[in-house]
Amino acid sequence: MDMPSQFLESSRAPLQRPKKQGLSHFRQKLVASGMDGGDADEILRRVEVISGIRRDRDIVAFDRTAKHATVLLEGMTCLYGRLPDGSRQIFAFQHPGDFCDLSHAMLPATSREAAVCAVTGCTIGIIDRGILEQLLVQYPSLMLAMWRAAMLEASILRKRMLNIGRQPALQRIAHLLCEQVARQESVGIGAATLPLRQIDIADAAALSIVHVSRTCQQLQKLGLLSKEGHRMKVVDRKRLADLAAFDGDYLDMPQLLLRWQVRLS
Amino acid sequence: MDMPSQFLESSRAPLQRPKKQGLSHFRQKLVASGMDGGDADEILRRVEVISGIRRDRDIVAFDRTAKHATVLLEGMTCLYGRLPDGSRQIFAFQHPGDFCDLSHAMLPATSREAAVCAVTGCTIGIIDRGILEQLLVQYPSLMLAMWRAAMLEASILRKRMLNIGRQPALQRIAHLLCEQVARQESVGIGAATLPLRQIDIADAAALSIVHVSRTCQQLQKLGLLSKEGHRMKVVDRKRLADLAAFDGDYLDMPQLLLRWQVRLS
DNA sequence: CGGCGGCTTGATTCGAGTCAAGAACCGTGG
DNA sequence: CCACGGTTCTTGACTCGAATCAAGCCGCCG
Repeated sequence: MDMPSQFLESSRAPLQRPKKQGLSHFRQKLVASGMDGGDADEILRRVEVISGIRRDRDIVAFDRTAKHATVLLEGMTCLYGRLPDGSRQIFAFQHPGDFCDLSHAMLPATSREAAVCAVTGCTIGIIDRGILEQLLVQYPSLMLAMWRAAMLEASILRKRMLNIGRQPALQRIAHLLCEQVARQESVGIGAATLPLRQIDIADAAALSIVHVSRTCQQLQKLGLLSKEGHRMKVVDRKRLADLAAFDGDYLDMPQLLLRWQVRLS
Repeated sequence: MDMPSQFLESSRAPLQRPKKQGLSHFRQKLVASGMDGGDADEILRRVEVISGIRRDRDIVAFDRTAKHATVLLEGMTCLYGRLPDGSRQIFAFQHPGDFCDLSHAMLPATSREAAVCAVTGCTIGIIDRGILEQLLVQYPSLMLAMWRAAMLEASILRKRMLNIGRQPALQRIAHLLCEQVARQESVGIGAATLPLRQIDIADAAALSIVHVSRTCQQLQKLGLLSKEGHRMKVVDRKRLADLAAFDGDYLDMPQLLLRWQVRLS
């Protein structure tokens, strides 16, 4: 939120600073996927930035027919679905640089199956779909970045399904938290304290909020977590990962696609 | 398995018959994704057919470094993962025409996170990765078909996550069976009897085998299922879908991407 | 006619959900 | 800077769905 100052004060990266604030994570992701820096900037130019979005607001609705695609720039959002009875399942948390509606983005219409909601206050970027389509034709490496993002998302989804389906609450939550910390880190946010409410954890882990409360206390007693106000802080990351049999490898695949880029473009 | 006779006897499609037996479903899928028939045939020519694969054999292994991509031609397979303790979670069932290793296909190496196993005896096709890459460059519509397949897979995965996370056993199994029947149908297999063992259902629904047994009996008492030997048969599809709040729309998106094809190629 | 893979059954245990009340926290405005 | 009100988290008592264990049965296949 008042994060820009970090960038200005950083002694490490004084050369490049985001033109429009907040776009840097997205830019970084494009470049990490093998895109040329100049091309990335060209794409960024087409992004309209919207900041000051409040927690709990829907960024992408179920009934969406919107004519734009969305990228998360700052903050945290979640992709979720609902049962007819109203209960919610969070499919994925999204971090700065992530495409919010990859699932929708490439499809003209969508069967109201998922929506995206702000978990914290956040900033997003939107791109007109028509323009996005042009850009995809113009910059094959953009399509590559989207492939990569889609594959990563699917990979994460499977891991989470495995955990929800086959692990008890303690491991399930431990794994979820490990994943979020790792993802934050992968976009350069080194915070051990996650901005999640317990209800978010509950809906993501497919547990009741009461059980989440009790389980988190257990994790605290084990010395793996502590509380920072209402937020959970990961104290002993190593042992937490251990408990959850968490292996962050599946989140990496950063330069994996670099080979590809050469062939396609 | 001894299915080819069907094709020959069909009074409806006497004109085109699969060159190599079994490839027809895959061809149909390519065409349905907007690919030109001639191009599809060109691609099929590069596919090596392997038949006679037995149930329970792994088609794609965890440790895969294989130099080829795989397509299911006949039969049924499943994409699954395992916990360190050995317990299995089935992420998705695959039907004729499906890419078995989409998740792996585009990535040079893979963090041993998922494998594919034959649920019935089956026939697969394999394509050398190098050749696939060439084909992708040569035929943009192939990439489109793969996008579509990937998005569909992700969509199914989310739906299943929602059900596993938030529905009780009865609905969960009902939904799973509805999904499989609908998918079979979408590739032209109209069988109400599914080739799944109860252990497959258990691993897919994230339930114990014992509980699946009891729950299936319940579904039989409700008149929604019956048994055909050891296999479950869907008797009252409508009421089953009703019970599970199943809405097959998310499986369709068949011609959704046709618009796209025009722009990209 | 075995034999074995797969399904059933009953008894028991246990993890997790629900309900309901209360406490802690947080942002807001005076 | 503190008081207030809603949100979020906590606790305890109770219930319930699902897992586990352990036999036994069925039916398919050699």
